[in-house]
Amino acid sequence: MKEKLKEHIENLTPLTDDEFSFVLSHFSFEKHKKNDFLIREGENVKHCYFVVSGLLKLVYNDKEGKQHIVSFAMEDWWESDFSAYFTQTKAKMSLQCIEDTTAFSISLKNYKKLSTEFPKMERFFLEKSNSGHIASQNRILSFLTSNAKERYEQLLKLYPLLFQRVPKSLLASYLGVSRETLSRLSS
Amino acid sequence: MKEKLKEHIENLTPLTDDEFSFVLSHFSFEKHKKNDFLIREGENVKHCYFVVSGLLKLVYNDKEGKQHIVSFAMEDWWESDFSAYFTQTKAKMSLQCIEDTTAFSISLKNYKKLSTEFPKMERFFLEKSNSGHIASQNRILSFLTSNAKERYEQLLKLYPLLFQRVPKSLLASYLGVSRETLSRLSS
DNA sequence: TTATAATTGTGATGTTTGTCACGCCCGAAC
DNA sequence: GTTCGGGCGTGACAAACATCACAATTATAA
Repeated sequence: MKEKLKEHIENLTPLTDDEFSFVLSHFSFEKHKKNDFLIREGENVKHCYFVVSGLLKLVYNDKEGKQHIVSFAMEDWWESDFSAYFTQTKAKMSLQCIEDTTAFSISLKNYKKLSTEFPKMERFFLEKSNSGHIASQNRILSFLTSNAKERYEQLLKLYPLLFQRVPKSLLASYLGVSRETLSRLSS
Repeated sequence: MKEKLKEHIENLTPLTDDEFSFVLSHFSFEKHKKNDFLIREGENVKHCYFVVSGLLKLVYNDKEGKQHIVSFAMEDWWESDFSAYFTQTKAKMSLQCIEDTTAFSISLKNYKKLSTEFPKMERFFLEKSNSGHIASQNRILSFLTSNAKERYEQLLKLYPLLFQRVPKSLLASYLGVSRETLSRLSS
């Protein structure tokens, strides 16, 4: 558990054991079952999560009741409804377990405290945020330049492991196509 | 010029005059004409830009020669090919002036130096990066949940000023539809 | 095991959007 | 002024994709 988080941070910046203890004291460790909600649409977003094991989906539900997957969160990923988290407003999206999941959570208060008191972590969060931004831009680019089949192949290439772990209807919902269309693309 | 940047930073964090002078010393001021390139695809990305006046487009050109607009950058916006900038690789996108443009530029070296030496600015960059990430996610959500007409209306609502400043073919390229389709939507 | 629900494939059909073609308007350059 | 090219609208047709319906298969739970 702890080791996962420590290793993850140390990919960007080394930490002494004391430093890591200080960092860790700002987090809680949580276990959740499949289908549990970490964030519910309409509620306050108290935490940002670092996924240790398992798999989450960040979902937006439209008026017609269709679900749209904004993001999957796998091991080593940081996820939240960032908009609601940072501005302390109600969640527009839900964060739900696709599998049993363990994660570290951090409140916004602790996120800010940690950033302020420990420059290494502010740098760390900055780098994470930048890579999140870049990843999102790549996804936008994928929508702009590619049709359903190409987007499917890009996803296959980027996250091959995902295909054994989630039903294809969820992949379709991530790609922005109907499950029927996705089914026909595979064949 | 300077005042614009100072005000912009002070929206998030107050600065003394000395502090701002220090910050400013990390930037260069640049003037560019319409159609000039700030970043060319295939070249190294030396700078990240803060737009003081004018308008830029961040463009990806696909193999068939079609241009796809990843982002418009207006007054008070930060823009670059962030992926290439942060990893110091060749640009996959171009950043080009739609109008005559003035901007402050900062090298990655100075970005890091400023972040490290001046915590206020690291916090500032973190907040900017977070909002960029959130904006990108909203754009993804728009692709997932909305058809061309709805995306058009969302854009109209979000950036009404844009419509008097850029040809509709560019808006189409931003929305991910052909200019003909966009034309038919407006009527 | 058995019952029940979830997942997937596939045909038929309609809608949305892209592509190609053409003409008009208007502003910039000469 | 005249010429030229960019911007814009629009018709005709083709391609991509959604939706509805149904069946078959696979997981899940009782």
